[in-house]
Amino acid sequence: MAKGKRAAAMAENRAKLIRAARTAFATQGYADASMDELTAAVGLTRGALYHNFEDKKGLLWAVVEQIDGEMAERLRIVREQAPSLWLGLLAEGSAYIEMALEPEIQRIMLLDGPAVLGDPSKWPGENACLDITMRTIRALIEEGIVKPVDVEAAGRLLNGAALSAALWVAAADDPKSVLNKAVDAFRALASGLLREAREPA
Amino acid sequence: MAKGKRAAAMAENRAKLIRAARTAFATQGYADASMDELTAAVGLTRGALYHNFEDKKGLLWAVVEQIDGEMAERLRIVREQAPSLWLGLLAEGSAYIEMALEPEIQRIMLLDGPAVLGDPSKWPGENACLDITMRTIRALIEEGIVKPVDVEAAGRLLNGAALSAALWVAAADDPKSVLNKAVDAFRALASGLLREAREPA
DNA sequence: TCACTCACATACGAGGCGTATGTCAAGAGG
DNA sequence: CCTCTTGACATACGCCTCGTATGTGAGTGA
Repeated sequence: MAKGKRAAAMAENRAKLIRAARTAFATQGYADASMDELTAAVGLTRGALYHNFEDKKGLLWAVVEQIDGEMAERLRIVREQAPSLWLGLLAEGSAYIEMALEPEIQRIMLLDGPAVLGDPSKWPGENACLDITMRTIRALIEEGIVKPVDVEAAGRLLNGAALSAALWVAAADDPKSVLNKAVDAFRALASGLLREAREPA
Repeated sequence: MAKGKRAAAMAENRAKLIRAARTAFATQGYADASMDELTAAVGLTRGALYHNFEDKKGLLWAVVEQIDGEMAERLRIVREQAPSLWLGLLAEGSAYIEMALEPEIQRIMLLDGPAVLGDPSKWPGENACLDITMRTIRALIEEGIVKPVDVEAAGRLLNGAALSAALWVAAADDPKSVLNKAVDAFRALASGLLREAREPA
């Protein structure tokens, strides 16, 4: 019973650091986030940081992986609740746009993450969000609803469109009204993937 | 004649600094670019930098504005050479994707720029690229070729799709083959804006 | 010629990162 | 129960970079 005492404490400290990093990176941005302040906020020092993670960038990696997993899970739920695959794809897009409204996701995953860690397409967990989108598109192609386009290409562009929509909405003075325009435009673009001009149920 | 001697020298030094910054930011990234090295590379010191620009961020602003203007000019030429408005829009998208292959544009305009300066939609010169795309879409709507979607929304999402395509292509092991897939997918998505399913000439 | 301006260089202070070193609790073994 | 080892974390140090305050010399007008 007393065997895992150290390991448990270490895991907890790791979690605390990641939690602190999520808020610090989200509010101040990666570059302006001080590791001294960040660690002190949870009662630790930079020593704990460099022991648990490779370096500052390693901490960002851990944060990105965690958020990526959460986003994938949320998108999975949205997709499964939709009455059809096609509507699921559209719902995913809308959900993605709305998620990017959250400062944490916007700042860490969409701005600093790519700038510091490089292209998201090469992230481990290889962008679980994209993976989900691609699986949906593949299924739609097999059902004959979507044109036989390259699955990865379609997924990436669709995600990219949703991403820029999200950034636009987030920076808008009136996010609410802009959100509607963005979602409409997203559905229009997505319909370009359809085999028939008529949109399916 | 001897009147503008100081002003001319200053303009030249500004240009030299911007040129040096373009290469430094492109090769090392904004965060890792040292202002000492950058200025020394053109025979100046940080004194010149902080006299000509607000700060490091100000230098990035100047670089971004310059590149933005160049991109807009190149896109304008591509668009004007196309045989029709619709094909011009597609050509613009392809050209945009190809431009993002250039490390300078990719790193500065697509990665570090947004991370450091904030959302590109609020940049002065307000993203000349987007402006051009929006004008084209507006014309296409007036001609009845494109659905009456929100012009800004469509333009932003289309640019976003092209952007993510570019990042994907740039990071690919075999950019050539991936480029084709990306362009195809872009055309498919763009066709979703059409009023008729059939693509116009 | 002389005073003034201004573009730029030099010098300084603050802060952040990464690492080398120290320290103390938790387990192992006798 | 005592000692030894391990390892998680704290402390201390050096290096680099940014931004600013101050110095300086060429250019300019009277």
